[in-house]
Amino acid sequence: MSNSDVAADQSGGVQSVDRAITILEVLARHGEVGVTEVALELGVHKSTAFRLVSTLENHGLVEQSGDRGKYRLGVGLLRLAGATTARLDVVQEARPICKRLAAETGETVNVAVLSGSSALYLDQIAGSSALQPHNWVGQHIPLHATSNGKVLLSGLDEDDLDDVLHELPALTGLTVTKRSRLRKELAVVREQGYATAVDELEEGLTAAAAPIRNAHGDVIASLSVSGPTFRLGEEKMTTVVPQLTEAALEVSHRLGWGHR
Amino acid sequence: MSNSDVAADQSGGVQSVDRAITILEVLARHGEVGVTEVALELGVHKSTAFRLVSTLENHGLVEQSGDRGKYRLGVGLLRLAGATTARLDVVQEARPICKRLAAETGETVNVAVLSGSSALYLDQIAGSSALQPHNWVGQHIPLHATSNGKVLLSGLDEDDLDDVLHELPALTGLTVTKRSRLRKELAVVREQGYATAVDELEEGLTAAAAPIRNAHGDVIASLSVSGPTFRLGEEKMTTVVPQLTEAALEVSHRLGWGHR
DNA sequence: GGGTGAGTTGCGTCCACGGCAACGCATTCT
DNA sequence: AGAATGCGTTGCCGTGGACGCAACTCACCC
Repeated sequence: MSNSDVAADQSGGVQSVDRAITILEVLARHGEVGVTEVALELGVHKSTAFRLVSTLENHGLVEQSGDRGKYRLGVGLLRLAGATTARLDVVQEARPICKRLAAETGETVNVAVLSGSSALYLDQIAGSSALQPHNWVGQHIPLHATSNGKVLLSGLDEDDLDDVLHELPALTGLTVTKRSRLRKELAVVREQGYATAVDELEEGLTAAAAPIRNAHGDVIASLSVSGPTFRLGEEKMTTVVPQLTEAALEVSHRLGWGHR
Repeated sequence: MSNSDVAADQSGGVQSVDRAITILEVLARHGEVGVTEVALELGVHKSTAFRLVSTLENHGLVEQSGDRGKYRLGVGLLRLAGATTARLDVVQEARPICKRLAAETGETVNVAVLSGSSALYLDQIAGSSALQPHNWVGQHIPLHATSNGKVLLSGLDEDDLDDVLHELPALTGLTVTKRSRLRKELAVVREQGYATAVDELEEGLTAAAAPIRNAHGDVIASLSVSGPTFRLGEEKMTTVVPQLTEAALEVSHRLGWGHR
């Protein structure tokens, strides 16, 4: 359970601020907590906990339910978080991680988002290999024939899927063209947390993609590694995919995803 | 006079926590700020500001750009804010419906509630994920100049209206500044079940909003669609408004409205 | 009515916090 | 190049502010 994990203190900073923030984290975990319980969790006296909570309340970071009731997180946090997202953008946050991923795998890394009924490529980091693919940035690519597209689709519910999917033209011999088949694949993507596409968009082009999520858990973008099929075979994929999902998760964390 | 204007302090709480939170607010306002500037704004010594900032950094509430660079708000806030909205059931229930509405209309969707004498924005879903408009979440916005505000006002009776409405400053040339005019508009809002605001808060910004009701029929929140005026013209509105009112009604149903 | 357990508050002690000054490191000026 | 400025960062005390104690006020339940 949550309690045995002390880990609270010793941050080497200002003690009271440390404690105050720990209180916020406790409230985030438990929802509604009383002063006494907070004090217990911090290992401080009731009165200390009370004063810290009061200070937080004065700034709107926590609110009290009722007159002498428990405490919970307040809307002041929304204001601060709003200011955070103002400067946060996916490309910005993802870039350093993408570069690392590109270096690790040696292949090209892309970031894409859903735009209407296609995938819009926002960023690209070229791999180290001599053979460079063309630059996808700014292009709209079919959703059903790419790993990025499948990941983005996997974040939609059934109704939205129908709005977005119109036709499934065959771009190569291996393109998925049947809706039922695609739906099955999307279920697998949701299950395993990544998607792949081998020779489905272009002959000889293989890619794998994993979801980037925001604080609410919505899939807001997709991160992919792609390269020529002859380089990205079965066994190469077994090392690339974990690196990819790890990187996507890291970006998601930077965007606030991380409720357990 | 010599020292800072501020006035944000002396909350009668724990001093260092007060200061730490003030730092967060400063960062929220200015975006990126250095230690020295923070110290100046708080009226404390550089080292004090530094230690406070460091403590915040250890918890992920602020981050440093570069190795010895300035500081900005961190992603830890997003996680806390996520936990905040998780307990607000309006946001929780509205979210999937908002997402659908945002997809249908292609414009930004907001959820707002009445907070004191302004509208507090609780959630926002961007229309097209590529380019993010201004993020209103957590902000307090004038009631008389927004569609959300008009909807929230339309749920009040005459007495409460007077308590809440103080002044009606003109924010653009089209802002409603006369009480009599506003009252007439509110009657129309009650009548037709939605409100609009064209260039009333900001030049070039158009919005429409509809009420979210609880089981008792009270207006507890407001749902809005907003975008640039050139995209949300007369004819676009004729399709958007029904989608909007439909969505708001659906959220209301989820909250128990309409089960006799 | 008395008992329990919540949140709240005054008070005195003591230590954590804040101010000082020096340092490392960039960048700019001459 | 060297000097000079100005930033973020750190060790060192002294003291003011935070903390623990204990008493208080409410609610709720035997």
